[in-house]
Amino acid sequence: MSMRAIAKMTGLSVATVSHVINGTRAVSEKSRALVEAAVRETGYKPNRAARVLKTHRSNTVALVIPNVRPGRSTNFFYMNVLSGAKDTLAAQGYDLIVSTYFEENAAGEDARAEVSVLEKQWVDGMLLVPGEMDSGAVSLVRESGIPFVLIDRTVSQAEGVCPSVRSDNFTATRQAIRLFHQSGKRRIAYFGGMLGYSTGRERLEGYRAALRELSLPWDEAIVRCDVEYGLDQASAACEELLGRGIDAIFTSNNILTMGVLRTLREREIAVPTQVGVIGYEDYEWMEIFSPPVTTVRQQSYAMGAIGAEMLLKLLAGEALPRPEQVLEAPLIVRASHG
Amino acid sequence: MSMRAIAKMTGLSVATVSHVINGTRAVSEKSRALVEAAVRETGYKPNRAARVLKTHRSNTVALVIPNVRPGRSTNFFYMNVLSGAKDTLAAQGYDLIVSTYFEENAAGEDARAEVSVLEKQWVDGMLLVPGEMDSGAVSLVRESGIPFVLIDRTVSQAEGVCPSVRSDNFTATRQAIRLFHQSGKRRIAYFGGMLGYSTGRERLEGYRAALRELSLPWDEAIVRCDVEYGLDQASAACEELLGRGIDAIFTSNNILTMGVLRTLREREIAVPTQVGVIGYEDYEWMEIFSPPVTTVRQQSYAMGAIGAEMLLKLLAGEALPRPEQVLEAPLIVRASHG
DNA sequence: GCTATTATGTTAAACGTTTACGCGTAACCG
DNA sequence: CGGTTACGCGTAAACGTTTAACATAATAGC
Repeated sequence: MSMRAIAKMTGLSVATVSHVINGTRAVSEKSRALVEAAVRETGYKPNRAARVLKTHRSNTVALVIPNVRPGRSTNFFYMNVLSGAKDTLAAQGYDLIVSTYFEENAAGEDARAEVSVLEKQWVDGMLLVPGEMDSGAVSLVRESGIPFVLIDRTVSQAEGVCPSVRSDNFTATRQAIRLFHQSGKRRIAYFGGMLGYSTGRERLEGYRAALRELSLPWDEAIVRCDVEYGLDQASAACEELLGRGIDAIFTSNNILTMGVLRTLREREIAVPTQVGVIGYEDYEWMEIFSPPVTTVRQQSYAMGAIGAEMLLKLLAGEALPRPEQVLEAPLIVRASHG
Repeated sequence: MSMRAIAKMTGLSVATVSHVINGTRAVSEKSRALVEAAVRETGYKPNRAARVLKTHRSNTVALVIPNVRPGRSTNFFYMNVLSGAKDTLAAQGYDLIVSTYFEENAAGEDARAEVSVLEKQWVDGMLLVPGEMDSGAVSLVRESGIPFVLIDRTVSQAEGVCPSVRSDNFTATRQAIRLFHQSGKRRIAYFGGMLGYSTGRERLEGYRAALRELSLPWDEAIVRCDVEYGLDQASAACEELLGRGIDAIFTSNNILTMGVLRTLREREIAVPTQVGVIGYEDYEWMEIFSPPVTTVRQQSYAMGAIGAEMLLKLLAGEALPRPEQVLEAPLIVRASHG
C-alpha cells in the first residue's frame, strides 16, 4: 500500500503519483484519473511518518495545559479551550495533541517538564497555558524556535511580548467591584488566585483599581490570594472573613464561589442582602442556584479558537497584526451580587 | 543533530549510537559513555518520524470523543477520561492525540467521520467513545486491525465482544430507583438519554428492572428518553410531567438534573418532600444545592486510566483476561431523593 | 596454539515519502 | 525548419532511523 505500489499499478512513476496526490505539479488528466482510481481502489493513504520525515512538518500542534486532577472544575474551562482549538485546527487539516503538566511542579521544579512535549519534536507549533509567570517554560519554547501562542495566562515581561490570547481579567474584576458598589456594597472582600499567575495578578489589580476609583479603602485583612483550590479551604477562608464585617465577596474561581456560597448558607447569611457574591467562571447552572449567581464569563471556546487561528498564521509564516489578543470577559448579571 | 552527527562526534557508527540510545544490544562501557556525553552536550533527540517510518510504531494513541459544543457539561466527563488516559499512557511513554466527531452525524451520516483519525494512520491504538450503538464505526476500526478499547459506551452485539470499560449503568439506575422506593416514592419518572446509545438503553433497563422488583407499574407516560440536551428542553419536559402526578424524577444526565431542579424551584415544589430527584453525574457542587442533590457518580478518571491500561496490554500483544470492564457507579446519597 | 564463543563494532539495506534535475515530445513562431 | 516554450513525466537522492548480516577482537576451553 505504498506509493510505489500505486505507481506500479498505474504504470507511472512515484513522482507523478506523489504529485497528483499533493496537487503539487501539473499532471495530465489521464494520469490523474489513473492514480485516483488506483487510490480509491486500494484505499491507499500516504504514510504520514515518511511525509514528516521528508518535509519536516507534522501538521500537528500541541495543546499544553496544567494537569488537572479529577474533579477540578477548571477542567471545564480547558475542555472548552480544547474544543475551540481542535475545531479550527481540524478545519485546516491540523491535528492536535494534548500534553499536560503538573501545576504543582511548575514553580520550583523543572520548567522542562512543563513543555516536555517539545522533546518529542513531533509538533509544528504549540498552544500553551503557562504555569507561574516566571517558570521559564516559555523561554524554553522560544529557544526551540517553534511557533507558539500563550493561552489564558501570560508570563513576565522579561520574556518580551509573546503572542497570546487571554481574558481581560483586569476590566472584568474592576467591573464586578463597581457592580457591587452600585448595589450599595462598601466592604468588599477579594478571594483571588495565587499571584504567581498572571491571571491572579491582573484580577487583583482590577480590584485595586476599582477601590481607588470608588475611593474605597484598601484593607489587607479582607484580601486573600492564597486560598487553596478546594471547597473546604474556601469555606474555611470564608468563615474567617465573615468575622471582619464584610458585605460582599468577589471570588476568582468556581470552586471558591461554591465554597463561599455553601458557608453563607450554613451560617444562614442572606445572599445578596447581607453579603453579595460575584464569581469567576460562568456555568449554565449558576443560573439555578438561589439566588442565581452573578459571574464573570470567560470566553473559553473562543480562546482556543483564536489561539489556534493565530498559531496557524504563525505557521504559515505570517506576522500577527495584533499579537496580544485580550478578550472581553462579560459580567453575567444575575442576582447574587446585591 | 542527527544520529549520524553523534556518530561522527564519537567516532562510532550510527548503529552503535542507535544501540546505546535504545538499549537494544550490549555496548562497551566506553562507547556508551561517549555517546551519552555527546547526546547530553548536543541536546540530541532522535527524530521521531524516522523512527516511526522504520519501526511502524508511533507510540501514540488516539482518544476519540463525541464533539462537545461549548458549554456542554459532558465535557467535564470527557476531560476526566482524558486525564486518566493521559496519565497512564504518559507513564509508558505514549502520547495521546485527541480526536472528536459530531455526535449529530454519527447516526445517519458517515461512520467514517467518527473515526477519521484512522485515515491518518498515525496511531498505534485507539480509545473510542462510540456514538450510536450501530453506527458502524467500530467495524471500521476493527477492520483496520489496530487495537482499540471502547470507553463509556458499547455497541450492538453484532460487533461481537469488544474490549471496553464502562459504568454499570444498569445497577446504578436500579439502585437509584430502589432508593426512591425506600424513601416512600411510588411514582417515579424517568428522564433518560436516547436509546441509540448503550448507556441510555442500560439505564432504562435498570429502571425497568427496579420497577419490576418493586412491583411498581410501568407507565409510558412518565418515561422520556428523547429529551434534547439543554436546560430549557429539560424544563419543558419537566413541566409536562408534573401534570401527571409524579413524586420523584430520575434524570440521566447533569443538564437534565439542573433543568428539573430549576423548574421545581420555580413552581415552588418542595424537593424532596413533594418530588424527589436523583441525578446522573456527580460534581463537587451538587453538594451545595439546596437540598444537596443525590447523584450517581461515574468513575470517569478511572475509565480513562483503565481503558488506557487495557489498550497498553493489547499493544504489547497480551490478551485481556477480562475484556469488558464494568465499573461500579456508586450512588452518592445526599438529600434530594427523599 | 587452535578452535569455539562471546563481546563489540561496522556496513548497508530498508522504511515511504518529497523534490531537484533533467529528458522527451509537441506546439508555436518567425 | 530550426529554435524556443511549455508541458508531462521519470530518475534518483535525500530525510534519520532500525536492524540483519557480517567483521573483528578478546576470551575461554582443550
